[in-house]
Amino acid sequence: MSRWGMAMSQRNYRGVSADQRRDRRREQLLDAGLDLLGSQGWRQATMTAICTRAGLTERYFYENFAHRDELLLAVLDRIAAQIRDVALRALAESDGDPQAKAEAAIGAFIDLLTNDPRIGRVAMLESAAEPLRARRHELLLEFGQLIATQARALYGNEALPPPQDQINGLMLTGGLAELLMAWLTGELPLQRQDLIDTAAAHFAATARRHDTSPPP
Amino acid sequence: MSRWGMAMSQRNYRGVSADQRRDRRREQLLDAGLDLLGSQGWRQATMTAICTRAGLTERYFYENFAHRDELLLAVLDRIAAQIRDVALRALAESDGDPQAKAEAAIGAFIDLLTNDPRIGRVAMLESAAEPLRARRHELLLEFGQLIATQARALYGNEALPPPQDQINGLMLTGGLAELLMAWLTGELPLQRQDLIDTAAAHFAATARRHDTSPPP
DNA sequence: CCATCTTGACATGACCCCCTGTCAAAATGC
DNA sequence: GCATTTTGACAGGGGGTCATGTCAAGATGG
Repeated sequence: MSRWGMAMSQRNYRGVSADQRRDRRREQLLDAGLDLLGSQGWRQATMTAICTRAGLTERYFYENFAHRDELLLAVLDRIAAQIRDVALRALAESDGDPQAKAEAAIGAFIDLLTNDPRIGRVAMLESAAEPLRARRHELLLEFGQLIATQARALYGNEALPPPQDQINGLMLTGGLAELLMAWLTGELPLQRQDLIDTAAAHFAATARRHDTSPPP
Repeated sequence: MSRWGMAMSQRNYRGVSADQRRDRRREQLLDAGLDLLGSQGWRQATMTAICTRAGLTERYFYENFAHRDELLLAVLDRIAAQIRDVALRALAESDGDPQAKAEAAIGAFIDLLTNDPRIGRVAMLESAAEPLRARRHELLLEFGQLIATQARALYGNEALPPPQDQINGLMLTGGLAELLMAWLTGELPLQRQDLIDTAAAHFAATARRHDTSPPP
């Protein structure tokens, strides 16, 4: 039994189990959170607004999340999972050429963030501020590791060692974030392929060891 | 006569003119805003808190700013002006070597943000959130342009043509912002010189045309 | 010295969000 | 059919900021 006399859902309702109903409401709340956070911004993504948009009342908010921040974190985590998904899938489905693999993964990433601008805004902009900043950093580290692993797989011992790989991951994602946002707001006359080329070029230029010794 | 019966200051008081007094109060408010925003964060940088710290009452807040956001924007703009100032000064005072010039400008930038941690926090962390995000983006575009201009001055026709130079400027500023955000929050075990080296290396690696044709 | 301007301290209501609680209607299980 | 569970609508206090107003004391100019 929960705090305010709301007995934990037990029996079926409209043909669905209690757990399924709860999970469904959780998804509704996450959808509403993504919608508000990704199109109105953090300020408007208030608890009551999210509940209203989800068509639920606050009781079901507390059923799934302790605070507002917990929901926002979950929204970001769901996006991170999607990014992981499409990127790894693109890597697996592209052929063995390192450049082609990098472009496939970056292209899948960019497509995800631009096909649904709300996802792009949350992933690149809202996540940079409180209360998501800390998690964003963790995720960047994780993706940096993933990139480093891939770079090592692609480039072998030409790949950079830590912490240089981590630094480069941060520089790449930070730059991509600004670039994507400028693009999403129509400030750059670029095509999708231009973005991919640019990002892939920066990745290639910084992901492996530079030969700094010119020929004598 | 302003809204609430506060007659516009007219005559001298304590030996200073009305305009001087108003400007002085504006500076006090900006200082208080920087102090709170840069050490307590956006949530604590409330109107009443700012007025209290400035030793003024709300009346003088509205005398200088319409909303809280207007003051916060002014705080950020003042910092942006300082950044412009120290960077251009460093460029002018360093010798002609492109690498040395880049390192001097980047070093001056980093020093400004770290000598006063409040400035660093506002410029890199708080500016990423509402209500400063939009202005931050404008400023990054502006500094990206500045970098592109400098690259052309340093590298001549070896520099990249538009819009590639703008893209690279944006990638560099965005990446550097991300790197500094992580560094300012203690998430990266780096020294000042490491940051300068990294940023300068990225600038050098992307600011000029790459020779993509290997020898036959 | 005195009317007037300036300043600081404080009071007040409106508004919004969080959080908890109530109540009735709908749906269920037996 | 009936007691019980689930749901939706809504009410209301607590806390905080914003925005506006009042009042008295200090400073000024004539």
